[in-house]
Amino acid sequence: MSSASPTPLSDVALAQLLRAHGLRATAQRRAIYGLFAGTANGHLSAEEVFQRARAQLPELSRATVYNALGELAEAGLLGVVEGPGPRQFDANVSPHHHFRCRRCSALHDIEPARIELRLREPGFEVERAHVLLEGLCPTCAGETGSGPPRPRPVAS
Amino acid sequence: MSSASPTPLSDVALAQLLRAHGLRATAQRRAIYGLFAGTANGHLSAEEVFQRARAQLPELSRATVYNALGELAEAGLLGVVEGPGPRQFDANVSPHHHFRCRRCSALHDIEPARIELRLREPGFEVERAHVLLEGLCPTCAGETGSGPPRPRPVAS
DNA sequence: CTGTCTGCAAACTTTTTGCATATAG
DNA sequence: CTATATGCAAAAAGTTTGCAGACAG
Repeated sequence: MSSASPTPLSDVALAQLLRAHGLRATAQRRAIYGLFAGTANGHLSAEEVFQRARAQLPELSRATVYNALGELAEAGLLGVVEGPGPRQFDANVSPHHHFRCRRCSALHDIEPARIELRLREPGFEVERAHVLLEGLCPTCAGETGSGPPRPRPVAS
Repeated sequence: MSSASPTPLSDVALAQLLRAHGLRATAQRRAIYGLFAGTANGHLSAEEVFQRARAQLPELSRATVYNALGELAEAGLLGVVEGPGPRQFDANVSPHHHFRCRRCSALHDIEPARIELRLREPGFEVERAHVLLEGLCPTCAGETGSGPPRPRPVAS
């Protein structure tokens, strides 16, 4: 739901952000990180990034995409979501959780404030937690369920 | 903690289990599933399974391991844990959570009863939840932390 | 200018697939 | 006996690496 405006950053702003995080502001990195800044709460795989960024930089190579994504993630500008398929990179850096709908396969961000979580296991010092919920999203839960299983959208 | 005795099943028992789940009880599948029945709460990658099972069945091929693991997982005899590295297969089929120690990299099972979890997000119908916790396990939390960062054990 | 980044291509890791043969039931 | 499973080898998918040349700062 929440509109989450795409917040398309200017090239200058992108460059500043990159430098502020110790990375040189190359055209490739600006294009790549720009994809995420322009994506609401998008989760993109390296391949998707490659395809989209190549539209602006036809010379772009996969190696550079992988390098850049790794550096952006290490710099804290992108989050990484490991899953069944290829690694997903996430514009949303602040810690949060995910909900995957078993009907439409969509991946929803869940804000930490929405989840109450406590570990009753003494000795373990929890520093971070990631919750993956599965079930029916509001849209799919609303439908009667009688409809066809709805072929999953190609892009996971 | 909890010793969790290896519970080494006999070949006959393994065969019955496999058939009960609609799978032919071949030597390969018995050996492969036997590895898990003999592992306390072990998480094994396909490669680890291949290496260990080949000790008993030198002819065993990787393709068979992948096939068998996929079938066992689909039959509900094994759980699958997706993560940074290769896919991990889990003898513990009942839903549970995981704790990964950032110091020794060990992956601990956390029983659902140990975690209190509630989603305050109306509209979403939660059917399953998997929590991945990160931090320090009791052993590593106990140490002063002054010691060297301890080179991660080869097997993740 | 200088050190970092890019592109290319090749290697590597993990997983899947096609097909002839072997085996469980 | 017949459908299913195996082994082999090759390929697909995802990711990493080495190195010469390009470019940011």
